[in-house]
Amino acid sequence: MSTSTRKAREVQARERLILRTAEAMVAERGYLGMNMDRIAEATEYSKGTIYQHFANKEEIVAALCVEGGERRVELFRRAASFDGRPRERMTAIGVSTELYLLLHPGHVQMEQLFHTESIREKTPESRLQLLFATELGCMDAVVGIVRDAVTEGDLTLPDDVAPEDVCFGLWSLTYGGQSLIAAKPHLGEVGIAEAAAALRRNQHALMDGYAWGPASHAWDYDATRRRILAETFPEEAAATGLV
Amino acid sequence: MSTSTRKAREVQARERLILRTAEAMVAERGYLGMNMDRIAEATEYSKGTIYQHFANKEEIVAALCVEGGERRVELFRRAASFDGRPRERMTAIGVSTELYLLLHPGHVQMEQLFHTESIREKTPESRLQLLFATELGCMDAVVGIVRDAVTEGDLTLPDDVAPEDVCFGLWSLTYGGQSLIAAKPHLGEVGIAEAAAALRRNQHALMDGYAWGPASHAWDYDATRRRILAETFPEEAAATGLV
Amino acid sequence: MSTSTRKAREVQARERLILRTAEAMVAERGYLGMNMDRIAEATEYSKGTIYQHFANKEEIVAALCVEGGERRVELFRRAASFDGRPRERMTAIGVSTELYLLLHPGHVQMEQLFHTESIREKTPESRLQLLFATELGCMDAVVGIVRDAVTEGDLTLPDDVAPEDVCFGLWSLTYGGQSLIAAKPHLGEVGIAEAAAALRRNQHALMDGYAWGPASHAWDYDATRRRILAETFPEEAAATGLV
Amino acid sequence: MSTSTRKAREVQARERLILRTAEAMVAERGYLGMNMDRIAEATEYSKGTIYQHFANKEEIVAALCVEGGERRVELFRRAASFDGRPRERMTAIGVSTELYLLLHPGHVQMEQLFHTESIREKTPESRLQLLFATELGCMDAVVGIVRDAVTEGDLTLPDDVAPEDVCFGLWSLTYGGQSLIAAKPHLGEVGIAEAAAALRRNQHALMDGYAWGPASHAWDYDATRRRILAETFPEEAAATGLV
DNA sequence: CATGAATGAGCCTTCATTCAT
DNA sequence: TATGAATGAAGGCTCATTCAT
Repeated sequence: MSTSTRKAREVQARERLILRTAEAMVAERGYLGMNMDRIAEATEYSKGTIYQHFANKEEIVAALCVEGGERRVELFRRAASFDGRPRERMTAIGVSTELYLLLHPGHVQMEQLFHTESIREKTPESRLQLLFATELGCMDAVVGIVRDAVTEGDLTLPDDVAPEDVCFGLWSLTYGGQSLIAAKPHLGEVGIAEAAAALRRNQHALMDGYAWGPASHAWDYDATRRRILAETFPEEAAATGLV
Repeated sequence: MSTSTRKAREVQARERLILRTAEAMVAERGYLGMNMDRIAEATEYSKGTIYQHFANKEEIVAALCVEGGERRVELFRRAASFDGRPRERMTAIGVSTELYLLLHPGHVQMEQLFHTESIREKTPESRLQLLFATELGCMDAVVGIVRDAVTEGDLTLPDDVAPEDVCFGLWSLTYGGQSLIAAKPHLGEVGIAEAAAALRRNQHALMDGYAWGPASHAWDYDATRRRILAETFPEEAAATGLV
Repeated sequence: MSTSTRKAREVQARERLILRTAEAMVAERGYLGMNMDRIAEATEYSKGTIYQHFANKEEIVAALCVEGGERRVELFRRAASFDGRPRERMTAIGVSTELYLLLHPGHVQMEQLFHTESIREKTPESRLQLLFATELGCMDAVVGIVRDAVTEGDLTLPDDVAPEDVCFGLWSLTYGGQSLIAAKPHLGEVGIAEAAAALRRNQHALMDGYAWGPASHAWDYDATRRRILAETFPEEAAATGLV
Repeated sequence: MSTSTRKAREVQARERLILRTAEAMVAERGYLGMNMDRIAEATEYSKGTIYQHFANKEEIVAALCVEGGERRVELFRRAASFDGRPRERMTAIGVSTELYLLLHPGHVQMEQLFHTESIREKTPESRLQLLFATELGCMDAVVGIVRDAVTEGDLTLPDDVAPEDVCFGLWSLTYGGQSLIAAKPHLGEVGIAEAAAALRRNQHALMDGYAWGPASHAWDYDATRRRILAETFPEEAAATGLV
């Protein structure tokens, strides 16, 4: 039995190695730059072995997405459990997305890939379910915070605005901001000097726009942010140098 | 000379045809689905002729991005010249992005492609400059509106917030929202029913967050939107069915 | 010793299982559709074990041919021992080929494969001998009947016609007819409605052509056929639904 | 225009070269031994060029079958037009099949391949139609002869025997006989010394069996055969050494 | 200038066979 | 003796690019 567990561990380790290698390749040279031959060479396994773990190229991308999704859900859950007022917890979600991007650059790219190219078609339903589940998990965490804010009286939404719509706004803003930062290295030249900081400010502006209290001028969210990093994500903060 | 101008016109026309064809291919079948053979066949020109216009496949993508950028700048300029208060003009910018997406679906995809794949490396500096110029053009139009808002007293920015940062927020929100709508067909299943409307509300929430007057509860921006469509983009509105 | 016999029995059983599995695969998906992985999976033995029984893929095909040959010899011998006049016994041979085809579809295919592909080269001489022996066995059974017909005065062959030539005729006719039926599903569209019945009639026409008595118009060979099925191949007839 | 005809000729020539090469490969090393790389190498064209003529491997087999079918129809038509009594003309059909086998060994193999492997599935309907048309052409020629025999009073068929059934008999006998000769090089060791001659005798025995006059003992069909070779197939006879 | 046949590197994938455990 | 992961050669096919006509 110890044999089988050791083997299982080896299998897992190899799978991780393959995924890490593939991820790096996509990040560096794009989807077309990631190919099975190169993965085989880089991992020092044979092509056949790679195929024993992943039935085809698309499966690798899908696995990468699922894996990333799971990591993100985990971060989101921890963020949502931050000890503080709802808006502080939502701030923690923002911090977690920042950390996620720093810890796993290239994963956003993977997700885009998954939609852009016709990879989806080749992915078995089961994996698509997994993927959807992670998305749902993230959404649940975030919507929960908005609902808590409403319950606790920090936020009053107009009749025609659902909690999900607020989430969608923050999601759009964050996803868009991070994408732009990744895609346009010349943001500085267009006048956007500190894009990451600007993104944070915009997140708060959006919450202010919904009159989600306490408003940013009435609360020290920088202090909150420091607390989040220290209390909820100490390791990640250290690893990424976000302190 | 009249000969050479006719020829020049023909060249331009052909170039446009090639680009339109390529664009449609990427939109329908992804980057891998666009190939020189198919373009040649669809345009009814020979492959050699295609190569006389574009040195390689990447050039086509780059040209498509530039062209799309130019079209967008034009829309932005018209939006910015809308006759109304700055926030109304910014609303017009939002409308123009909506129209742009409807008129040129697939262009967002092209832009992502340009970054995702290692196309950039093969693109000559001159074309990169053109591309950058269009982005700058958009930015200028938008920043101009923010500045006007400040000048006219509708908006007061804190010391640590530059007009560009506000633009970045709206840009992020819009780009992110549109990307999510395109990429996640199952937004409805996650609770986001009317994504496009939600995006517009979020844009206004963000401006409200910056206390950009008149606030959304103090002004009928739906009416503004109708005016924009009717006065500034009548043709585009008709073409896209946005009324 | 009882141990070793049990083991020998197990080995045989496993070998049979492997062959049955392989046979079904070839019948269903062609030679390329039969591969070692699939056999291993279907038999629930490991690939290594398969290789312990058969040195390579070609050996399996060869073994399948030998095995099929042996089954056929057995059927032929039983047919030849049918209680009746020589031409009736030859009719029994015809019935046995019909039954064989129904009981082991795909074996004809195997034999063709054995010749078509360069499998022969990889087959050891010993197995080729076995294969040849089964063919000889069939031939012996059939030639014996022709000789008996001559001896009993039912058949008089010209000087330049050997009993083997008559056998060759019937063999060709039957093999050809069965191959055509298997290969051309559209025989009906060419005007050949009841191919199997037509084949039987042609076999009798050929024997009539050699003036092998009793002629078909002078004997009820349909009754003979029914007797053969009932007396000599009751089980096979039941299994194939030939009644 | 002369350019285009020259080009067309070149294309045809190349196509023929590819088909000839492929045919030889299948004949020598089986279907699996014929592969696109090897064809490219043998023809001294690049793989891409081969694919410009044939969309895939299966297309080559299909083309080979069609081509062979057309050649056969032509031979059959000429045979059917032999100047003589119907049974002599049918003898000419037999001669044509002999010549065909000698002129195009390996084509029978191709046809078997076409059925054995799942090549059919990949063949476009249009080519299947062509193939079917050639078969129909052969059938028409042969059935026509049988009908003429009936009309001219040389042959009287029982009510339950259609002309097509007689054709099926001769087809089976010939196809089967030729297949056996090709597949079993050791027929001699089984007692069948002169297989080709035996096949001819069996064909006549079959016709005798149907009482198709003049019977073989009442007519010198060897002389007929010589006439056929000399009058109808002089070139083919010379080329194959059949005299 | 236009053409489109020719090229061939490169990609994804399969599978017979081996061999350490 | 059984296992099945690992191997890697080989195969079918695509497509950007070139160049003779």
